[in-house]
Amino acid sequence: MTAEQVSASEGVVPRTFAVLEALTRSPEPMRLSALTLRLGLQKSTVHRILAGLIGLGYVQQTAETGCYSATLKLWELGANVITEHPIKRAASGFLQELQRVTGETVSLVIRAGDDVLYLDKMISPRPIRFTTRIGSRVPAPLTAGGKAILAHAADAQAVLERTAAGLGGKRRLDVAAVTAELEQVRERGYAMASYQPGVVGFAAPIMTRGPEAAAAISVSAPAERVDETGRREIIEHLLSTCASMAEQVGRL
Amino acid sequence: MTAEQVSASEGVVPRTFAVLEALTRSPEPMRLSALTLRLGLQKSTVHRILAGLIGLGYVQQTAETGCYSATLKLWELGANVITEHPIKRAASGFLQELQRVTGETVSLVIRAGDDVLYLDKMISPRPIRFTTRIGSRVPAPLTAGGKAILAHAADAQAVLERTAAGLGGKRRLDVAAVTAELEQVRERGYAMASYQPGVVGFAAPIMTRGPEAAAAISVSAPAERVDETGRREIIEHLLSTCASMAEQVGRL
DNA sequence: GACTATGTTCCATCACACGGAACGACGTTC
DNA sequence: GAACGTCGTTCCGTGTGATGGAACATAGTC
Repeated sequence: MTAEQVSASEGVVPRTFAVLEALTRSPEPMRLSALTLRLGLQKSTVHRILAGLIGLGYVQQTAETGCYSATLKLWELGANVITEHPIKRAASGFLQELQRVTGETVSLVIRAGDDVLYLDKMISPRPIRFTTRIGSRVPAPLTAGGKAILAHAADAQAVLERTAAGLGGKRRLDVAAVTAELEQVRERGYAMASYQPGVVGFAAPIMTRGPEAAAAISVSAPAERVDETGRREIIEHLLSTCASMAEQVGRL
Repeated sequence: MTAEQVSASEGVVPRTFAVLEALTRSPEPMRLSALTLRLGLQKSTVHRILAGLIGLGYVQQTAETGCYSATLKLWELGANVITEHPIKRAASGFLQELQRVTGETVSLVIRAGDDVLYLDKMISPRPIRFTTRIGSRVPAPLTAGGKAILAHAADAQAVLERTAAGLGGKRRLDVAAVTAELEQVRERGYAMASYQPGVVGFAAPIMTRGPEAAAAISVSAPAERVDETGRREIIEHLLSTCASMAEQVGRL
């Protein structure tokens, strides 16, 4: 869908990463022709780039079909980045504990431009179909975690407007309504959303020194599993977890 | 230490990845001169490559020090690879449950050449200092998980010999002793090791169809926390977990 | 057999990557 | 304060290697 076209005459390196991005975005291995189409490049160019990546061990070609896919070596490269990430490191224990006491799926998100980025997630033992994955992005105003962060962001208004303008498909964003909601989030200390149908999310920001939120922790559960008392319990656990974590992070 | 030198006149792409690998391997941001030294390249070359990577968003430069580091965008790239990984997906629930019942740190490893690669890990709420991280590699014969996998590998002997030859420093590997140990692992169904001082590890292979092990699950705990009955309990939980998982994976 | 869609190889042209050198900005040492 | 060393950045002439078109190869379809 989204044409990830690489503009003409851009050099090998940008094209190489465009290939990798296309490969990793696709759930299943891709054929050469699909890649050339997607990237708007010559067959021979893509083929040469892929050969280079195979030589480096970042891409593999399945024997029968000839399809290309990224290897775990690419994952290894990125894995070191996240293990060094201070927020992710600090959050790990808190997420685990929050997952345990609520029994629901908990996530850690940070802001990345106008999106939230899922840094970590501990899934509920009671399975739900969740489409959001670690490492994926979602427009911030659509999720509870995003609202929790935006409620304390100076440029929240601009984010809402850009997001509203950029949303395709059936999703819409009522800027005025969300603006009012952010005010509530600041008062109550937590945000709510239902980004995925049938799933409710609650989130609270990690407030360290400074007015901005460093991250947010969210708890997601199937709507039918959360009654009024359950909701109250989740929020209580969520808020105390975020408070403790903020305290610990602040001390670093 | 290990000179990761890129051989002369290799082209931009290999060098670009060499830069990224160097950056991600280093725990803290690197200076330009450190990179040039490490890679054996010209200052101007490394600088140009870094500028390109910054333009693509995969590298950032800290304002004050001028040091370079990889960004989360690189992590995003790799994250999609692992979420699609069938073994990692299948294991998640089992790891979580095993972590819960044992209370210790559990890991999922697969074989990668002569190493094991840590795919996932759920840490004990009771903290230990662990140096192995998700995405890192360790020579297979040194770890419990590695032995569990090698016990069912056709080329185990060759791996042991290569590893013994390659080990620098104070570590040694007694090939004959480990060979005998692998025989025991096949009989008992689990492996033991103490890769890190003061930490004992137990591991069992995930046996799917075919004679090879697809992966291994390991439980690690401080030696002083594991008495005879604790050991027995851990192994019991471990074996039943691996059996259930193998059954589920086999069904796919 | 003719046809299309696909992956791979080849090659002449020229853009762009290369590395040496020069420049600028600090910090250190007498 | 001058002379030095270290580091990051910019510049530029040279030549290597990336480029994309075309030709070749291989399969599947009617």
